[in-house]
Amino acid sequence: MKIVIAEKPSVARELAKVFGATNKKAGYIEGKGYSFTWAFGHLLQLAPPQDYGFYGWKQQNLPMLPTKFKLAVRKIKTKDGIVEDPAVRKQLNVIKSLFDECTEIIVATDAGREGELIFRYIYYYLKCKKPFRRLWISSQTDQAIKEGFRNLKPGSDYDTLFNSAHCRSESDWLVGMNATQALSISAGNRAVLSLGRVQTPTLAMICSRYIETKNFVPEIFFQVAIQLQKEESFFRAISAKNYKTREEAETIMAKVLDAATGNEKGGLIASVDAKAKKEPPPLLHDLSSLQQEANKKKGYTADQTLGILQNLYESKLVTYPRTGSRYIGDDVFATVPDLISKFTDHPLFGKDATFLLNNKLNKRSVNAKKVTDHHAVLPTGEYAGHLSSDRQAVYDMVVGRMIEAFHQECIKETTKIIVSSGSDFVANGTVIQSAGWRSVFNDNDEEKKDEDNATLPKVIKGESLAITNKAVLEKQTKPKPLYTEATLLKALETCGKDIEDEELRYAMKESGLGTPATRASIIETLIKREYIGREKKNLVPSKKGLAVYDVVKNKKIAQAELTGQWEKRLEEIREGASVKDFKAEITDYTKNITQELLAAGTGLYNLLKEA
DNA sequence: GCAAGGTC
Repeated sequence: MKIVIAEKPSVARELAKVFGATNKKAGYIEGKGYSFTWAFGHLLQLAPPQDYGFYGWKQQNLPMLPTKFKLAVRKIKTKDGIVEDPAVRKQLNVIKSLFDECTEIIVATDAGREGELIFRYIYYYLKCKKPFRRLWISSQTDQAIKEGFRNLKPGSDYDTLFNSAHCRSESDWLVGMNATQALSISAGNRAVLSLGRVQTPTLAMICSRYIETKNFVPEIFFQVAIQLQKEESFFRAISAKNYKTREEAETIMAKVLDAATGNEKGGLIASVDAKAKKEPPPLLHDLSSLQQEANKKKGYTADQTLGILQNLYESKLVTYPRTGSRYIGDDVFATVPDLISKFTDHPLFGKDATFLLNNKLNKRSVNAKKVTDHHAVLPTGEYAGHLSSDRQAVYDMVVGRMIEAFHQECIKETTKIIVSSGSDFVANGTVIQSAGWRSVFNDNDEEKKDEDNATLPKVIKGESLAITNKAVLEKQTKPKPLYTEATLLKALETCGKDIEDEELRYAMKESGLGTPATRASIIETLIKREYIGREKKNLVPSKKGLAVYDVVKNKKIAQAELTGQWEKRLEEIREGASVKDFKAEITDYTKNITQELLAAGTGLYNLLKEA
């Protein structure tokens, strides 16, 4: 008998289905000479400090550097404190007895670093010695699964991948546990002041933006606006320059040739520049883009959206939610027309779904190379029935985005008119000529509305128009807005782009800070620690958060670059580089940061005492 | 009491 172990039940079920295994047992499915079982993500975690004899939070324990890390069954919080998760223990027992019976293990955890770690931690914890081979697929279509099983890889091919995953895991423990205790102890052990490779740079981003915004001194500037008339329609043009003083602007306004100055038609059209602009449809959603949209449109937190989406996934209405890819492969694309056909009667999207069935689908979101562990979020096409309003809203975002993504380009005409009347004035206009994908939700770019005349009348270069009104506008420069969950998620994904070193930027390009599965919980952690709070949609640091930021802001642990450096080294390890060197560096760094923080928390001591 | 990672 062979055992196939997947990362989660849904994948094990899919694999069993393809094999025709149907005998459902407790914790696995049996049939055709195979048993298909599963984990629930990480079943095992690195044991906490007390398991190595580091009791209490004491300076003399620091730095805590276990010579050999231990694994412990995942814990949950109950009213009786933190206990082993009984469901996890039960599943481990199932896996153990299957491992004992089998002749071979087929590893079908997700095709990535953490998937490898999930399996290896189980394998080593159970002290299993059975041979294993690796299934490496990135979509769960029948075709991909069959192909994957024909091409099982030797388990040892992924030893270096495990090494890199193992280093990631232990390094996060070493830096996080030690830094957290060091800062908490030096601040008087009054509260948990957690620090970590991901949460601390995230806190730093929120704090530095907050401080920047608070210290922002707006600059006042002036513009001159004129209103022009072309036959029955009016439009507005704004001075091409901004002016520092009202006097300057008034001087410019005085030169405008309007009716009051005796000019019937004093606005000369100096140029008309019309361009067709093609806007491709947006990509399909990954978790992060969906969380951003749900935060913008409905005000849901990242955590709420993840919960709702998980719920839809468990109801088999959407595909796997914790994906970081916005693409699908050709195998999934082949199922899209059928999927779209399920929505031709949909009250919101039916018209566009029907349109798509009769037209060539846009393939912008189809790229097998950009599908990583999972593909983009799609509806499954199962009948949805009645959903609660929040589930309906998120489901509609998934369905609507699918319709958009395969739709045609939106074609706009943008027009820039320069009017000369004493000085130069500019009018911008945008007209949608063919809505394409924009017909799905029918909402337009929010950003530009302010400055743009939606439509401009047809004018020709050289003609003169009457100026019917003029005014000086007082404006001020605005600070960057505080982070909302939507903009923070975006920043976590792309913080690599702010990094100057090219190699580090490359190392972070694929990952950013945190992962799709963890970003919501990072925000929740910062809130739980009372480092930040929510004010309307904004994320605002507390006094405590700002004080912690002040202590760590110039240290490596507060920089996103730290993740970039690690990712670069972890990738080298995956390619075969020494694990020992990296571990030595991490140990050194742990010692340094621990010493620094033990000496740094005195200011925090007073702040926490007051509170 | 603590990290970051995965998932119900």
